Amino acid sequence: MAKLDESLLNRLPPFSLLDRKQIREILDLATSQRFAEGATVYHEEEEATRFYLLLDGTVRALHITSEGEHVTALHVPAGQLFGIARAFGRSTYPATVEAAAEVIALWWPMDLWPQFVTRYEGFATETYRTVGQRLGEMQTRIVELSVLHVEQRVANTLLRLIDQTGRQAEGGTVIDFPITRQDLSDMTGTTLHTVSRLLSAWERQGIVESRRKQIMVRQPNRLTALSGPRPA
Amino acid sequence: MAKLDESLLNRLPPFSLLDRKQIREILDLATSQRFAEGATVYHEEEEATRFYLLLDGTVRALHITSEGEHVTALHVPAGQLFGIARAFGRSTYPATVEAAAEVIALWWPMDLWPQFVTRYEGFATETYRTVGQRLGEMQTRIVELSVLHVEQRVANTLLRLIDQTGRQAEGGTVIDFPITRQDLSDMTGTTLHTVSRLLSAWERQGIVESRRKQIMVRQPNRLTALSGPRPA
DNA sequence: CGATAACTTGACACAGCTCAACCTGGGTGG
DNA sequence: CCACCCAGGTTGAGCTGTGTCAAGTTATCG
Repeated sequence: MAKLDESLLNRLPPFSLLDRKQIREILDLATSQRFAEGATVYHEEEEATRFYLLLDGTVRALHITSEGEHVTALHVPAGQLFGIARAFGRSTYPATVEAAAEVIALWWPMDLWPQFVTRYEGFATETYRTVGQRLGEMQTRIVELSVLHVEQRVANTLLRLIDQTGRQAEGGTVIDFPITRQDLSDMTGTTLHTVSRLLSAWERQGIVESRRKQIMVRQPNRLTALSGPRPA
Repeated sequence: MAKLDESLLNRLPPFSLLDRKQIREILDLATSQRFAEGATVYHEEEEATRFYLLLDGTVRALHITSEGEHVTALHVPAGQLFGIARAFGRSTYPATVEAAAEVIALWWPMDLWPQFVTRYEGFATETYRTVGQRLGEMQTRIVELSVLHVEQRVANTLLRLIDQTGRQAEGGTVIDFPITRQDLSDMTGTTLHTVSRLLSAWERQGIVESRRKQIMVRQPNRLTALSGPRPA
């Protein structure tokens, strides 16, 4: 395998306080791996044997019910750690993770976790901050699911997606990984039919523009207007 | 203030590895405080200046929307830490916490957090485990809100409440803090009317028995039957 | 013994689900 | 390279679970 370049890590929060030698050390312990769109990185409840750093692409954490329904918990953008079960005292992964688009990730054996936490300054702090962020996102999901209507939830979700992973394009902002109506409905607790109807209606009004597996938001402010009461 | 007894702490997971002297040390730094039913311990977004240990009673973490709607995130049973914003890198509390019933808690200034984590063996590990548990509960909430019907969510919630804080009583298990229809609806993302109708129907069938602010489950197995598909 | 918070129940409306039938673009294999 | 296949998408029709509105009853507390 080609030697990994140090510039991959030194800008990322969990490693930003480290010197070249330490970064080198960490990279030499890492394995890099590519995942195709839709590929599963690991399954919920599986023994957590590795922790990952997402170098490129977007990854999706989801739960699959006994009925086979998919519930998407959150999306992880490039640059963040995931699969960090140890950070909250679990020995198994709390969710299934799959690649939303083609993905490049680094991973380390989980046995190294304790030494990363103790040896590398700032690593622990940053990972706990990440945990805090995810917790916050989940709380937002719960509140939204509890009090908002489907239309408002889908509007909010689209706004969040273009905010987190939006790419500027002619005429608007595009979600920069392939996303189906089904995916959106898994994120909002509704059906692909309802999402399809909403997107059709919004397209007629010029708010969004969508092709197969792609959504562009043209008028984010009008989505905001549909997204319901401002969060507290 | 009366000196606190060491037996308060030495059975609780975050402190179970400590010796008498350390426990004494910790207790001498603590302040004990009583909260009446319904009293607010702290508010969401408030500067996190203290962390708490719940000695007796049950506490509820909730979010209040701009519309004034209450969404209950989780219940914390006696013996657990709460308000541990620092454990996930936040400087403000992530939710509002109020006493579900009369509550006794200890608290410490948040400035002591770093020294608790470094100085006391097992404390860090246990708090991260707590964070992991809460994360798990929140995931369950999200999945339930996404795929289950109201009746199933209420059934699941009741089962969870009697499991976590149930007290055995003649003829069934009672939720051992005062709980209104409104409270239950805040936990399940529905209205007090629907909860009332469900409880009435269940009472007619002999599954539950409820007075004002009190619910007893007589036939948990029948609730389980109503609670929808088994979690994955 | 009011007053008020908690609870109940009916009537009705409608958001969003289900069922069904049908398009369509793009990838692939012959 | 083109025809076919099918995942992904659309749209209609109808139904129903739950919310909303409304009106009332019953515990509990000061």
